[in-house]
Amino acid sequence: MAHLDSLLQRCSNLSHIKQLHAHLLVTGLFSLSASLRSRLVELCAVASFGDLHYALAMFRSTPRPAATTNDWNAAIRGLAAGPDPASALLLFFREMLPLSPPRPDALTLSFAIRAAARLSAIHPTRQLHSLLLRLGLAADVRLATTLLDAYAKAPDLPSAHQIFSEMPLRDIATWNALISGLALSDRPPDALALFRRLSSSPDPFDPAPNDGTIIAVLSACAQLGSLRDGAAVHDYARVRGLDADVRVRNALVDMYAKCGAVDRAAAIFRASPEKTLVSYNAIIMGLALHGRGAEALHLFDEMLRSTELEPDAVSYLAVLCGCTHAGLVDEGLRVFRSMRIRPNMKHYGSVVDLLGRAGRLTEAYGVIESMTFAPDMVLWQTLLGACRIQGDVDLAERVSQKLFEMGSNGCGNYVLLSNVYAANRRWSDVGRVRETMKSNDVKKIPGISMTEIEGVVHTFYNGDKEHERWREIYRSLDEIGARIKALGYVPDTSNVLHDIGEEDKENALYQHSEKLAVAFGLISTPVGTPIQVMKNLRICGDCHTVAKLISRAYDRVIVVRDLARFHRFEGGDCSCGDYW
DNA sequence: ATAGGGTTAG
Repeated sequence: MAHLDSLLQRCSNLSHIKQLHAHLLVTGLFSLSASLRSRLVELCAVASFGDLHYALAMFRSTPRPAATTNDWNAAIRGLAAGPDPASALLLFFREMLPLSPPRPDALTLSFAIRAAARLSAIHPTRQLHSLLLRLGLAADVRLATTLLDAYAKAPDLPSAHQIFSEMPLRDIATWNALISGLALSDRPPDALALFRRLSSSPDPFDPAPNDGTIIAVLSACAQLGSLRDGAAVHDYARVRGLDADVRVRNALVDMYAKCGAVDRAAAIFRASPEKTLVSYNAIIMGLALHGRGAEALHLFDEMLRSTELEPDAVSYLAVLCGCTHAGLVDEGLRVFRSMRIRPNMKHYGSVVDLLGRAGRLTEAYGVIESMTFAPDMVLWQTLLGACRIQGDVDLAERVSQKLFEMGSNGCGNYVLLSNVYAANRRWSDVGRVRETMKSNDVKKIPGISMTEIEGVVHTFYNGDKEHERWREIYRSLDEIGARIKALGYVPDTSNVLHDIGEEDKENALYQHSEKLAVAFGLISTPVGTPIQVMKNLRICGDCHTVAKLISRAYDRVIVVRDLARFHRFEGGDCSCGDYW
């Protein structure tokens, strides 16, 4: 049977698989050779040229008592990696587990746990965990790592941590699973701390970081927006030759762009000898975040013209986002209409934003109506945001109605609607919205800004006096106020929602977290140093104006990364060209 | 009866 073995290994398309299947059926080997059968099913289930349905049909045609653990493993592996991982769990729990034999082995559990991880499903993860213990597989490092990953993705980080600390042996994949789990669960400082612990460990039994480690920790740095940490990881990787991998370079491009150093990102992209789809997507998205839409479009065209790469959903999103942030409306529409794949919710969101910001609200509404699936709340919120910019009360009321019917009770909708009324000087409607907010107990997301000075992150809330130097900060704000008023600054209080007098409104604005962060940056860094601030919400109109004036009055570059993009203030102007 | 499983960028 050696010849069949080698035939199996040389299958390179579905027709080969079918011919071999036919041969096994005709010769009776399909039931006689369990090994050939299960390997054929597995190949068909997981190979890129395979066909999951065909593989499952082969599996189902195997008589139940004859099916070995390997047959089950092949089917569960294919389902776990496919579009519907839940079916892998159904097959395992409902069909395989009640039988015995065959008994599940480490491989069976590995594939089932992967399915649970892909589903972020905590309940099956726990069940599989206890089964793993009962089957005596606790000492299997790879299985424990798979389980740790499933807990981290569930997410149940305490359990992930517990597995990590109870493992007698951990290899590098184990560390990487926890580092990336922390980064993905919104705990990038912990991810970074774990990386530091590993990279400076004196324990000779601890593994050396590899390219996977670098990729995971760079994603944490990107989330943190910490150029200092990101660049330190880059140095670490370069010294050890870990930056040779294209995936590491892609992660570097992403990290530098998200830490404000988009030119360094572009330099790494250009210097990279190998460029994958992800490389292009990373740099196009990076340029988009910085409002450099023309360059984003240029690279997108280059990708289409001079590579074999086919743009995917992320590529289109990145280039549309670039057009939106740069006000390139017609170019963005052209990209949208030329899409070779079905647009998803985010693509629609980007186009609605693109049209809405440009004042083309009717067309934006038309795009939503043309969708073949139901728009979600975020999409309606995007349109509501456009109504605020354009001051369109009619549409804003209709959209808000839709949002409330959909059960949305976030503060964003109320604030946007109220802003539309305020822009039209309809103060009684503003008051009515405010009353509704009170009676519905709407929770506001507090604005938080952060700035890093000499490796220490300082966090500010609106109006907060927690910082040890708060007196100096507020004194600095007073001085800033005086200097920029001399340049013609008039506070824009139209978006302040509180039921307070004009002077108090000015004070509320004046204490926005991003202003506190910038003021602290001014007093704690030498003249000429750029000030970097990160905000958890979008920057407000008044803070935007103030930042522009500070950049002129104090001759400082101020870079603000908000929820959606970067603003770079210099000499009284912003890189967004006030289009945002 | 052979082997096969884990982490990792946009």
